[in-house]
Amino acid sequence: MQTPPRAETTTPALQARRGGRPRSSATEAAILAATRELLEEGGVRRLTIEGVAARAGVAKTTVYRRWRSRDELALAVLIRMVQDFGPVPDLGDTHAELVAVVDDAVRILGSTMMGAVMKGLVSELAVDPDLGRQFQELVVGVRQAEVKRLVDRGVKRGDLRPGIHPPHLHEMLFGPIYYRLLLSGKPLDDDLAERIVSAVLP
Amino acid sequence: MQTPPRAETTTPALQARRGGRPRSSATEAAILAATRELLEEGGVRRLTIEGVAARAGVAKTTVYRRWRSRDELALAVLIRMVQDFGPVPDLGDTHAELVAVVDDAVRILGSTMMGAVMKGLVSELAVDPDLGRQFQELVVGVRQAEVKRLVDRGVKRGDLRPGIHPPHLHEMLFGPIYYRLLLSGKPLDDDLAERIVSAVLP
DNA sequence: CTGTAAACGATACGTTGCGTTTCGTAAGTT
DNA sequence: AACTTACGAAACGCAACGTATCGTTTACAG
Repeated sequence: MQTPPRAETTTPALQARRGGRPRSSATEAAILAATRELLEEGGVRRLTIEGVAARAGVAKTTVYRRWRSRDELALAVLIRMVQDFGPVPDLGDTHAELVAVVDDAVRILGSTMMGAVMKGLVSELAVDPDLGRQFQELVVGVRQAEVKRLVDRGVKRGDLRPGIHPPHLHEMLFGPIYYRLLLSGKPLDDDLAERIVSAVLP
Repeated sequence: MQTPPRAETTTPALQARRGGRPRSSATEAAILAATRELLEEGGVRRLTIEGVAARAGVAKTTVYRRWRSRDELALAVLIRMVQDFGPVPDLGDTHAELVAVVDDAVRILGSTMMGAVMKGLVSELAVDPDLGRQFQELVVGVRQAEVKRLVDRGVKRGDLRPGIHPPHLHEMLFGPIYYRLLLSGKPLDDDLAERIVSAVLP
């Protein structure tokens, strides 16, 4: 029962390479693609390792060799999708910059698939300490840091008074988005980001 | 395969009573109690119908006669726990009244078990339209109505300017709580409610 | 008091997906 | 060429699912 090289969720191909047949990156791509497709079709609820393996044309063991569970696999897909948003450029106006950051999240989560993946995965993130930590580091932390960067810039610029606490502002900005997506059931409107920022920056 | 009288999640005992042995309310209480215990012990993740039946000293079929799935059963328990908070009395100060409402939610979700149940159930609420609708009607809707009541009172009193949109305020107030609980992983501090209200009511 | 309809417990059933193990083959590295 | 690992295929035992059957129990109706 020795654990294989230990699959990192985001980079499963990392292995102690000292000879032998290397893992196929094509196989890995096929698994991720199949996972994405199945997530779109039925959410995490109906995502099974066996289904992924079948769709990818791959043996079950090949999936397990890279990810330890269905949730790690789903999280890998989710993180890859969330990660492609860069820092907000200097727009000369802190209000507009914050709207840009919040709107990034609104648009990503508003896209059908990402919203569906997030919905299906949130319980696992909340319950499993390991998955939660990964999400916090790679998503929550990044966004919080970006808010802090914009706040600092805004204070220096004179847009904001210095008393603002970036972590608090961060959760005031992003909380309502997830509340809508997950609990209230209302759609993520185009003007949601603007409304949220206006509510906390009078 | 005829469906029996159709179990309403919150009031499973409601049935077309036209003769026959009535459902035992003691049995129902035992099932709910067992569910609550198992939820405390292992979360929704490890909640199984078979486990509930065994703990309650009841046949599996007796559980299925009232709730159609593990998630409906868990939701019934969750809703019963959330529902025991009444309207906020007139405190003469809208800020304080809103803090009271928000703090109710913070304290309920902050209690170990309710937080755990919510964490485990949120994906089902988000994904399953039927469960989501129930939660929205019985929890989200009630809180939103309470916020509206307080806003109206505050406007009449002169605490608030009339422009405020209660549904928007409602999601600004409750969103950050769930964001903490579910995603950011930070604890629900005692002063969280006060901080949230202060952030949106300058 | 008696008949009846439904609840109930017990039990068995087939199904699905889990995660693991084994084995023979393929594909790279040294 | 020797070695090491990936890979596919198949089978395994396990847990829980949701359903069905059957005999028993219990309240209500006449």
